[in-house]
Amino acid sequence: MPRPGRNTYSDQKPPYSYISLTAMAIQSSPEKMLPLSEIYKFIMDRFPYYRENTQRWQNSLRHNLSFNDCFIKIPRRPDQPGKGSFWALHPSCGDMFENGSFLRRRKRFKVLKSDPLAPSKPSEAAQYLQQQAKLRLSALAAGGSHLPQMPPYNLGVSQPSGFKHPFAIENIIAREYKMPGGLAFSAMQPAVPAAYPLPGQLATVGAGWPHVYGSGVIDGAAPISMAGGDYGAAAYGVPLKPLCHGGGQTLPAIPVPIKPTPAAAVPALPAPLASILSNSPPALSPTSSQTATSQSSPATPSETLTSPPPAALHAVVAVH
DNA sequence: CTCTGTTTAGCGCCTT
DNA sequence: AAGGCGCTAAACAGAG
Repeated sequence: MPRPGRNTYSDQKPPYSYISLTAMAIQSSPEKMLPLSEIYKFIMDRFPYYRENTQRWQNSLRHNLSFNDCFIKIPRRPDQPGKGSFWALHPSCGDMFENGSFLRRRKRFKVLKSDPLAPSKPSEAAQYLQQQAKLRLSALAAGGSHLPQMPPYNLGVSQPSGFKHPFAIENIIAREYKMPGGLAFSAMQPAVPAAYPLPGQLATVGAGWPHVYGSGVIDGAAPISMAGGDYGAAAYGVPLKPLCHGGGQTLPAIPVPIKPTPAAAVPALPAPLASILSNSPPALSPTSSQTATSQSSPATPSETLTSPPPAALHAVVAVH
């Protein structure tokens, strides 16, 4: 039984791989791209475990960014001073975790470089992403409260307006509870069997995930409200589809209803989630403020690059 | 110098 | 058993 304070399950390793964590961070940003320092910050703000041994896991994380094709490096523009590039998710990375475990992928992402229809050049993807980021920011500035649910990438498949990337944090989190028989934890995280609440336990645990510092826990201004139920969609009895594709190989996920939202999917994001997705500046909590390495950098890619979406970004295959 | 990014290597675990 | 994936460590180079 963990003692309060240090070494409670808040400090235990979350059941996510670095890829998942990174994807979460990226997806949580309005522009769907983040500089490395912001990815660090996101993770540390929400997962106390990662406030220690930063050198270790940050090295691993950088390794993952470089090594995995599912992450795309987007160069800064001259008017975006700062260190490092922005990182975004590859269009088709959403179905990597089709087996339901965010600890281990079943497939690794590989870009088919030989496919003539699939330029998939990082530069092209980067241009497109920058453009999308610009559009998002514009919409954000104009519209105010909510983001247009612009899919980061259109793979030729029209997507419902409520599309949420599989790596959107609410999707990732929500899905955990839908694991049949609670496999997600009991089977996938033997190292911390009891520390993480099984889906069935969640309701009684009440506080949601102990190891996640969602804003509801510490970020008072931008609560994730895991305890409230947004987090645990299962509590609502909402059928959660598997994250992605019903068999389509690399198509992005079908929107996953994570809570019984009204018809208008787009603006109906629960405030807590909306705040996350809109990347509201983390209201620094007592526990998070001083720990972030605060290598702040302007995470505001802007300006338009007028290039059409890479025609064949979908020519990416998850190889086994 | 620090941070960022790339690459290589080894190990453990899991799936097939 | 083999192969794949995730994690960690480390070396190295380049940019700010």
